[in-house]
Amino acid sequence: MDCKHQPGAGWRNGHHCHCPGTRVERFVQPCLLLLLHENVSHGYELMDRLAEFGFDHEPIDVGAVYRVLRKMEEEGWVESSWDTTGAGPARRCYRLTAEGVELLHAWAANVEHSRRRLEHFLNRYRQTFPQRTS
Amino acid sequence: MDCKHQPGAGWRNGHHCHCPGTRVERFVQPCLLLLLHENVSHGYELMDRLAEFGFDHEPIDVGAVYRVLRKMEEEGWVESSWDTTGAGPARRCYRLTAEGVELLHAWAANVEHSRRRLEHFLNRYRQTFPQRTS
DNA sequence: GACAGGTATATGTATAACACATATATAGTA
DNA sequence: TACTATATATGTGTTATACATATACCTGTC
Repeated sequence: MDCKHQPGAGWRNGHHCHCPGTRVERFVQPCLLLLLHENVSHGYELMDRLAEFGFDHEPIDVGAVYRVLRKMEEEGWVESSWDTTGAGPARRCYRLTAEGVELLHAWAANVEHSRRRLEHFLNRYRQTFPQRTS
Repeated sequence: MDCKHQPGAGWRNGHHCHCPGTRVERFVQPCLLLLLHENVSHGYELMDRLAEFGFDHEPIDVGAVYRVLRKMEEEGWVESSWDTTGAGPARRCYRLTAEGVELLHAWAANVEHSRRRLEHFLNRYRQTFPQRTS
């Protein structure tokens, strides 16, 4: 690898960097659902809180977060209202719906399945390359 | 959830099913790299072997496997040659290059990172919903 | 009062990944 | 002959992603 990019850097956009992406794609969605279950919140704040889920070393796509939130509202998984209290621009505050909670549970089962799959890969990889086991 | 689909079933194609997909997208690529490190093989056989990585319950996209293999050859991570021995149609046999092995190592680090992220999500989810912990 | 910087939401766009369908060919077997 | 398994490949519409840009509000400061 002749590339010092953080994993996930834009290798698909003609940068000729072939580092594999780190994204468990659409993983931002279950994270948002879980965060919103914990607290009513708005996009800008959620972006900070997403860092706790391991999005800290790859810069978050701001646009994606807002789009995912709007999409989830379209689907009825969250609801929003404007919060004009406090300083600064108005915040679109999201809260989870009952359907959103159901989706969160479905996601959890799903993430568990994915986790097992990654673990299987890693076990097999380490068996093949024991010297690389950290 | 009013949907009995296996996770990963085509919810994006107008089926109006909102089950989250299971795909750790592009995960098929590191699996192919690892499989090819273990054995020289061809697409049709690799599809069977992918089942060992947890692609068994979601039907594999045949086209995707062949396309990923060709793409990887373009990039120089694998090389192929026709195998006309044995019965049946000719098989395009792939083997890993040195660069492919390097990519595999990069992927492994990456998958480990993803696994940690999923684990963090699950820990946090289980903390919130202890009664759902299996 | 102008202006910089932090907060906050939103859209534009090109490319890549994806799901699903379809096409083609070889060879064994019922 | 028809059917099935093996094997590779392409077509196509939709979604996801990365990165850029636009807009607006508010506070502090020069």
